Amino acid sequence: MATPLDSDELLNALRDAGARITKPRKIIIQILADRGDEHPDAMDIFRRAVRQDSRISLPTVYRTLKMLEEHGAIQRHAFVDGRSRYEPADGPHHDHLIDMDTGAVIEFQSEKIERLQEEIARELGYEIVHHRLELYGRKTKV
Amino acid sequence: MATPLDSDELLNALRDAGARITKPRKIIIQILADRGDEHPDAMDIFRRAVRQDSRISLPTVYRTLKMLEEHGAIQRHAFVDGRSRYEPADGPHHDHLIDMDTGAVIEFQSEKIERLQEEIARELGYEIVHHRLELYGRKTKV
DNA sequence: TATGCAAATGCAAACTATTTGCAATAAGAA
DNA sequence: TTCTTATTGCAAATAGTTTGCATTTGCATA
Repeated sequence: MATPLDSDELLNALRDAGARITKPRKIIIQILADRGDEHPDAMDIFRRAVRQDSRISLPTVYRTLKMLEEHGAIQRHAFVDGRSRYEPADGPHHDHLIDMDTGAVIEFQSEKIERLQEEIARELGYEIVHHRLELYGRKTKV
Repeated sequence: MATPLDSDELLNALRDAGARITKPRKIIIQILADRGDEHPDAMDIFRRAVRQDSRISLPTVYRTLKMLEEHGAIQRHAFVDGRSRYEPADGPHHDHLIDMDTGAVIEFQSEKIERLQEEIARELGYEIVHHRLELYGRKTKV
């Protein structure tokens, strides 16, 4: 499971970058930390942020997300729908198994797969920065 | 690597869909079939198509790609750069390594990883229907 | 605690990738 | 060859994201 992330880690990422801790940034970070297992996109985050402070603007959301991403504090995913979705980058890496019938998302980890991936990348002359593995499957009949 | 695909398969996908085989479509399909190991985006395809017939328009490229995708003849990938990239959908399964600096996409295959994935799914009580593995990395310094 | 200045904000407008409306054109069945 | 309708090219629309700029605000310093 994704480890519960307290917003302090994200705030520290900003501080380490020499950035100011502003009110909009605090709100955005709180939203990222509070997310359940979802992968919100910029608009999701913006809508939630506006509920806490109606003055927050979408560009600020994007700017904050970009900053956090550049400092490795959150991760950006691209799905086929064209939007970018974000999730905190802390905790041990995990992958996803998606139940094609129910849509349930099961997180899992495999040290072996992680190692194999690094090996493959090394053979190709690369160093992995991050990866994404999604399995789509159905429950086996008993 | 993706098996060499003759354009007839793609043309048939259109015919099966009851679509007309027009000059622009022939050119676009030829480009898809001829691509090397690249994963061209719509603009790449458009630029090459224009070289063969300067009247071809970008919307036609998009419309043709969408049609081929809907009929499973090509596959659309979304990487973090925001653009969609396409490749013929035939051939053995392979995964992708994305060069974070250049955006280059390298295909690879690993029987071991495929097996590990199935094993993991089985342990979780699932059967894999398909999967997606993307490695994001940087060239290792020499 | 008050002050000053650079960093961050909000707004509007720009940009990029992709899609759509519509009149003109062309595929292909008859 | 003719006719019908799918497809095209153009221009304009849309969606997601980024940027320029004047104003505001965090926070280091006094």
